[in-house]
Amino acid sequence: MPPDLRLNRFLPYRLNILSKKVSLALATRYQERFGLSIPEWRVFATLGQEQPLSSNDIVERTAMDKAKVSRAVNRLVGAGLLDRQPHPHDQRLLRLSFSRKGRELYAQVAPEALAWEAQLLSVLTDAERDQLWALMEKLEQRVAEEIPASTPLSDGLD
Amino acid sequence: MPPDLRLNRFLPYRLNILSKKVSLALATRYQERFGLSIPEWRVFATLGQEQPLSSNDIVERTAMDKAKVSRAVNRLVGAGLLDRQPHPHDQRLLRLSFSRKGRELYAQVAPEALAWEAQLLSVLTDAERDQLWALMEKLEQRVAEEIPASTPLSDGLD
DNA sequence: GTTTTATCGTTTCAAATGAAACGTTGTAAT
DNA sequence: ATTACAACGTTTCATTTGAAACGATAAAAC
Repeated sequence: MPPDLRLNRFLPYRLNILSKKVSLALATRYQERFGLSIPEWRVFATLGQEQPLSSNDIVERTAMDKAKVSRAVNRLVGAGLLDRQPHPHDQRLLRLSFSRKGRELYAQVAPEALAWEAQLLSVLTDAERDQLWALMEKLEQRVAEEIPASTPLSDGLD
Repeated sequence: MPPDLRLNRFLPYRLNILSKKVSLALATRYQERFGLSIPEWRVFATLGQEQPLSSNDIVERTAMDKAKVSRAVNRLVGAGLLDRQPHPHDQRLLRLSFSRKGRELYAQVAPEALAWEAQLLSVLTDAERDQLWALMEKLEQRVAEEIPASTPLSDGLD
């Protein structure tokens, strides 16, 4: 009597595949066009939301581990896209922000990312989009209860 | 004029985080309780669906690359959970199937995985679950159009 | 004020990853 | 038949990974 575990109706499995496909499709874009790796893009996009941010702020917002953030930040600084300054009141913290060049790149990248997403979401009606957000919200909240807070989430493509 | 890219309403980003959380929560379970790594679990669960399967069948069904499948299969065979036999008509193919021990483990693991999923999905009504599947289906189909078929999808937790 | 204790970011190092090369076997072309 | 070509699974190797150790700074305890 085989237990009825059908993988293509098993949420973790399907969610993983969908997430990977979406990530890969998008990543291909900004890798080829802007030379940004996945971790770099994530750090970059996060800074697009709010500035300045410390490395640790980015760790919290992106669910990446701090070693990865550190490396991505270094590459971005090296590429002249970010400014890294010491925090005035706490020498342990970094104040990360876009450089002029970074700001310019962001102005290019962000609209493209949005356009790409819009294209993807175009298969859904407005109502369906709202549903999707609501459903994901519920699931995320539920699953968060099982994870000891502040567990670093390992990688995957984005 | 900053482009309006809000990360927490950006589908690739949220999908990735949700997927990682779900994967991590589940992975923690079967790692601790059954000693299965993520790739191992995936191969194992895939064989739970259908047997026998070649390594390549598993590659197709799981979207893992073949090196990873090869390694996971080796560990599972080494652990005595799988039988690996040469295909009678095509010496290139492997016929992978559960060993007695593997079958017994599966009988333990599968119900737990299902129970865990049920617990996760308990925050949704039946109607919402149907919606979720439908929405994911649409998105996956849409995004698949952008990916050159047979591109191997990189990893993430499951 | 001195001594823990905690936090931030980097670095180290062993393990995992995946693209490409490989050996082997099967298939198609001639 | 022989020769090209393709498919399967393993192995190699350079890169990426993340857990843990680390140095430096700040906060808390005493």
